[in-house]
Amino acid sequence: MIHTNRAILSFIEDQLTEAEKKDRVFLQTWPAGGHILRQGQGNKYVFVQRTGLSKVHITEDNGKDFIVQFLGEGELMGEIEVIQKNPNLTTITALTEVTAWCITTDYFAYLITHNAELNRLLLISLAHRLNQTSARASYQQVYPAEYAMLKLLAVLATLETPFTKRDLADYLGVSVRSFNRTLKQLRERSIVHPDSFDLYINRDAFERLMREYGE
Amino acid sequence: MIHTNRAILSFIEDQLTEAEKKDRVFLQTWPAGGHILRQGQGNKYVFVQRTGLSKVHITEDNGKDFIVQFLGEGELMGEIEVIQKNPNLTTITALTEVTAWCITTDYFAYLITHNAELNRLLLISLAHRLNQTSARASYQQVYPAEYAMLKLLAVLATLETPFTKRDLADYLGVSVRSFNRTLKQLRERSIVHPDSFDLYINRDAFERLMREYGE
DNA sequence: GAAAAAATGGGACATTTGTCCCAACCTCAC
DNA sequence: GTGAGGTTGGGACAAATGTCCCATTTTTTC
Repeated sequence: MIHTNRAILSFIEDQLTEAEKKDRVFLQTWPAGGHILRQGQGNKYVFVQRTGLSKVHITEDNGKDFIVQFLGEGELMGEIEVIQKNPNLTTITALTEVTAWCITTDYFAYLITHNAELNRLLLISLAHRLNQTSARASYQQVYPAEYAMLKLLAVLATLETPFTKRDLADYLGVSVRSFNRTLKQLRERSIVHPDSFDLYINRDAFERLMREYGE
Repeated sequence: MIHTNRAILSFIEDQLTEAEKKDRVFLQTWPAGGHILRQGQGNKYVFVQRTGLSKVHITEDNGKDFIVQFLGEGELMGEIEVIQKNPNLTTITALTEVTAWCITTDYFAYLITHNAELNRLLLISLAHRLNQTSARASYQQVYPAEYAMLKLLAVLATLETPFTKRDLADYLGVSVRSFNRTLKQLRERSIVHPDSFDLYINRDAFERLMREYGE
């Protein structure tokens, strides 16, 4: 649910010499709520997130947001646009303070054509995200929201990252009202621990329910 | 809505010599309904569709299908799995008779690391599909089915390709019943021409309606 | 060309989800 | 501290969508 890519981060931090970085690769910090990338604009840099949590989202004309994914340590941002030479399809917003490496688009374009290792890492990252995106689009369309929500809660239960319900609902593509309603029903069926926002899951009941969807 | 990639097809057909192709690149044909790739299995070849129409779909545990995309001339199939070294996430089924180039996975892996042109075409294709997939997931979640359906009908109206309603509904992630119901309402509002399955669109009414969604 | 299988069209009803609304908390800036 | 704005929780109702079903029509198969 939160995409990370330790290999790419490590490439930037360990494989590039100071001379190579010069003024083409540098660190920048955004406060929570800051925009790293804006939908519709072109950008001068490709980013590799070093610390913090951000969201990749699309704001539709009717004002509603869809969250494509959450990004953690190491994930690339803005590389699609460089490859396609298109303006950004998405906005990336910092949810906590975010620190990221900024790589000028020119240098990034140079690197992916001249450095086999980064080229390989990029292909793997794109393939992985394409799979994730397709798989998620599929089950969010095919199953009721409850199912997607359970999958999400199962992941959240292992994290302490504080997401707002607004963001979780946007990720699932449902309204906050629906999110709350489903959560309430899961509490009443003792699948989620009743303590308000602590999303502890009753593993047995959870497994049973997930099996129900698969037949 | 139907992905094509003339550049990749042209690369395979024009850039590779007969000596290079040998027994590593050859043509194969599937009848309508045949499976080019099966979800969960590994595959020995990467395919480049030459003629015909196919669908990339995911069958969920509950038996429902979600169509990730339709493929036309030139699009790559099975390359994600080679890059990721994973079994197929999707099934690819021929909708009409399909002819495709088959490239052994070993040779394909060799090509993308040793041929800069194919590597570039692959990056562009992946980036493009990632954008398409994200954009579609977004508006299918954020807008009512009617909106996605209108976008789809607008494309269909320019084609003569005969899709079944089952496939169109699977693509939109709704039941056939819902698809029919929405279609009926659009007919009643004179946005779609009343003649049954001929999806002629009243362009003026269509544009007006699409604008309504954007505010 | 007849039988079987698949696709179409839609009624009736149940379920899911959204919209609108209000109330109770937080929290952050001044 | 206090007031504005955001977050949470949920009631009431409307709208969208799914399920089940049956009657036709079309396509496929032998």
